[in-house]
Amino acid sequence: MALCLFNSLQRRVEAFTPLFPEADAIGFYCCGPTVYDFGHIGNFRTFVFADLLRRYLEFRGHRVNHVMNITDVEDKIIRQVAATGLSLAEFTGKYTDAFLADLATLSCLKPHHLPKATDYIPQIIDLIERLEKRGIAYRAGDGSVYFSINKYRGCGCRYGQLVTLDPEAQRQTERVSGDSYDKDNLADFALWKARVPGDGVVFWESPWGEGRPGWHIECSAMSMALLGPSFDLHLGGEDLAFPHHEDEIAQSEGTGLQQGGRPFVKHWVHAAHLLVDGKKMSKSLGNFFTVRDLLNKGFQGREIRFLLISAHYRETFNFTLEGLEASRSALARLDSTVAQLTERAGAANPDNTLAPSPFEIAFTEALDDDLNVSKAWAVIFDWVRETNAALATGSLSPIAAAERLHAWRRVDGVMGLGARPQEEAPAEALALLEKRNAAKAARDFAQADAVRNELKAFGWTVEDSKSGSKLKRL
RNA sequence: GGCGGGGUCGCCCAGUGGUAAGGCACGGCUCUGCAAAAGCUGCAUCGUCGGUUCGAUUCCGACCCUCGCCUCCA
Repeated sequence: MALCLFNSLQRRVEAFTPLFPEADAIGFYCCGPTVYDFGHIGNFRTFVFADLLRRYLEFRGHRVNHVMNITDVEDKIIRQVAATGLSLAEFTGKYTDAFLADLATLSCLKPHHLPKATDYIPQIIDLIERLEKRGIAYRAGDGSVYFSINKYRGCGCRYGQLVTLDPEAQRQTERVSGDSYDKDNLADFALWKARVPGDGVVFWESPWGEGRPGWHIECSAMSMALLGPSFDLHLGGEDLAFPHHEDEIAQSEGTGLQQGGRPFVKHWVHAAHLLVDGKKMSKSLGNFFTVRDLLNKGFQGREIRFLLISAHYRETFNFTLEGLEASRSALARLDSTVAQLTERAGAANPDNTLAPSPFEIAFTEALDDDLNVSKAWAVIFDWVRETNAALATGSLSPIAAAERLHAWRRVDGVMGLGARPQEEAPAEALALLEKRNAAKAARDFAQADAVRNELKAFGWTVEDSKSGSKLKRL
């Protein structure tokens, strides 16, 4: 079996095959953040999912060229720059750094490229000029440049590949009321926005005068600059499918740069939203949690990651603090099994030439199925129970333990949970442990229990086993 | 209004035309001085109403509820 993925273009699950089998890497692009504020975990659900897919492609033997853009020029940013008096670079740098730190907290591998829109102005201008030459882009009275959907269609291209559009049936919204658009067609979108007084010092020179790029064209320029005019995978949140991704396709294919009948992107993958109380988590609704919020509540990044990858990427799911606590409990059980396995394995070395275990095979089958993580977790927890049972009966040899550990590490190379950070018990706790051991040896259980209670104050407890008593972090 | 998702155990979330996987929580038992951890074990008939079928949670139809996109958005 091969990896199968849902492709938004076909609206069905299909086998994933590289666009260029001879190339040394798969072109993989994920729309990144707009750096005007801290990201919330709804945003990060998509990025963690992208990380999971990348890791799984690598697990399946592919090399991946992972690109994630940073949108560092946009209306909200410009407003903030004007309000704070900071330079564009200072302002966006702060939130870019925060974003990358959060990504690391969630154990995401760093993308190979993190292009910033403002570093790609020449490429953006070049694309717009190409579109203009082909008659698909036009200048409006105010100096802005728009993309003509009608002209694009006139070239035999299809607008509406990701969504089913019936312009006649679209609800007439009041979206234009606040703006003085000078477009041929209401659905046309901006490629280049002419400078307006509110832009302050944020502008670039262009063949059309001073201005700044439209949002959609940025992703076309960065992705094609780094991955070529046709590449394998493009991901993003489901809200980006329309209009952002649809417009990206139109602009990119409108340039005519693609060769051999290949599309701009072969495989579009969209991640569903995270909900809070049944509603989309968003800045505007105010129902969001940032990674920092959760860290401040005492949760670990890996616990958040576990929750974010506990549900299938194409289904929305409700975020709750209770759910995060449930993730913490589940992860603790997994950690405990891995810790015991590590101890049992000791210095034993597994035979690396061994064929994949049934565990790994089942895990692979689950993720091959459109990244069915729910199924994968079921496989993992079956393995946990079975491993715990073997551990409990003492029937597991060090070499067998080492082999299981090796399998787990391969699986975790995809899930990316890592080991629980080791924490050294403070001297006070160690002293209390000895005190309790002494009391226990003297069969003074009242005293032993009292000491165990005292330990709680330090955030530790004690667990007895046949091999002695151990401190455990609460 | 148009388009696209959902409604499965207390909660989260898989899945299948032949009577439902996993996680969290909960109950019982084993182990333990007591706990904890772990193991064993118990715990759902799948939104409603019709239809197709030997048989539907799984297919079809209607309806109810809910979310998203159509405007910046992961």
